Amino acid sequence: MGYWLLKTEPEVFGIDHLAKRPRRTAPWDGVRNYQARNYLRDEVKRTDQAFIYHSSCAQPGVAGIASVVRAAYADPSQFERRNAHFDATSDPAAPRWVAIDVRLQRRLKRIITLDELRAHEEGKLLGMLLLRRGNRLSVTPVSEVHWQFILTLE
DNA sequence: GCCAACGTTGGC
DNA sequence: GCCAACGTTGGC
Repeated sequence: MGYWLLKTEPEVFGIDHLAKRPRRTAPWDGVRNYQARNYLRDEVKRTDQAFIYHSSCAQPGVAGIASVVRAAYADPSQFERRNAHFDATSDPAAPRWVAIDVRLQRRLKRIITLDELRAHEEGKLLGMLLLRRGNRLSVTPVSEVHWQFILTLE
């Protein structure tokens, strides 16, 4: 079982949006960074678990848990001319970007804030990629130990 | 809105 | 292949 952290801006597409989708399921698309794409394409498996993390907002932190219900497939938005994530240089015969589908399992009882995570940066969460200085990746792996510890903070 | 950090682009 | 310029991310 793999564990992941998926960043999203709640004003664009956050946990509230996911909760309102049919079957609480939606594509996780629009990823346009190669390293994040490689995780999605090569390592994220169906049934893996993911923290939904809110960024660029008043209270950055982990908001909920989703499960991966579909592994990587070509992200349709790269070919949609009017889409913000349109990529004119991506070849339909060899699509550059991938999406996965995720289903909301549950919200956390409360947001576990970035501040709280940072409080354990030198301890239980040592080495967590999200906390690494300058990290901007929107898809990062989470170790099982870190995953379990974060849930004890809830 | 600021700005540090990092990724991407493109001239050479 | 180098690296300066530029764009994006994201906390604050």
